[in-house]
Amino acid sequence: MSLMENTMESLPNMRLTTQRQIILEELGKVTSHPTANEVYDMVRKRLPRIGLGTVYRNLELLADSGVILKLEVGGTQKRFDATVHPHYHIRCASCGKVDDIDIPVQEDINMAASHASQYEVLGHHIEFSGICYTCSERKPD
Amino acid sequence: MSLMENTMESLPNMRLTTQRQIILEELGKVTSHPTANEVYDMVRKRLPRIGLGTVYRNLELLADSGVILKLEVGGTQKRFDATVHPHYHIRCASCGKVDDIDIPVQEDINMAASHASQYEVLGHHIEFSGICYTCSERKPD
DNA sequence: TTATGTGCAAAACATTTGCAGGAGT
DNA sequence: ACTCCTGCAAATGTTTTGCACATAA
Repeated sequence: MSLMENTMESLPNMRLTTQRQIILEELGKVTSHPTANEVYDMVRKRLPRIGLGTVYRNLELLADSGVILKLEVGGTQKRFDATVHPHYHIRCASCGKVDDIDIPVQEDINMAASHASQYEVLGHHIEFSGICYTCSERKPD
Repeated sequence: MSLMENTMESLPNMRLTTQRQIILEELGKVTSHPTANEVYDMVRKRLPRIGLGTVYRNLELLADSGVILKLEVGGTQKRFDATVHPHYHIRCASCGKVDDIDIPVQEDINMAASHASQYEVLGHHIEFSGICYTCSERKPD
């Protein structure tokens, strides 16, 4: 399947540039949740002259259009995810790695939050924290 | 009740400096979830010569000791909270304001996450997103 | 052809850190 | 006294932006 064709052709006012396509392709290849800089490194192997600004601009644009997901999880950098269907994440407290957590989405809590606040609730995200397998191997209890 | 006495006296290797006390006092006064810079502004009214670095250092230290909470929510800045008991937050997608959401803590999902991953799960945080009352007044649908 | 996108470099933020002097215990 | 802490300023790390040129539609 082609991520680009599925997603970008349905976006009328976004041009299909080489940079855009390759950023999307590379992000689609990994199951990690790379930072902008990591995407930059991945893309640079195929497009050595791409600018970091272009990567930031495109990740932002693609996230705004809903083609990719921008994760505002803990840590200092934003992370990006080619998987857009609702799901949760876990972050390793030791190494900072972020993985998906496949548990059912808690549909009901949005309404609870709505009743408990004066906000028009749009959605929620759950971020678990834990110690990943690699880190617990390296440094046992 | 005095936040300082309750909390800081139980921390053997942390000195009771004026800066530390006032940062803690000012944070305890507000129910918002100020950024480091907002805390700096609050504290500076009482201690005009305090440095921003000192504010960062102390917020970090107090968070590490569990006296306050460091919120790694969406947006570009970290936020701080004098309320340490487990609770969730909602962030206004329009103005960025962060409020508490008082719904029951979902105790069970940690175990679900544990089964769904190879992590040793330590905890979780839920961040709702929505539009606050002020923003929906200002700019109705 | 023309609006949008790009590379590059500088700017803008948020946060951290080195250091010499100051203050808590 | 002896650490730990502070103010200051410089450094670091991340993200954004201005601009002249390039390119998709």
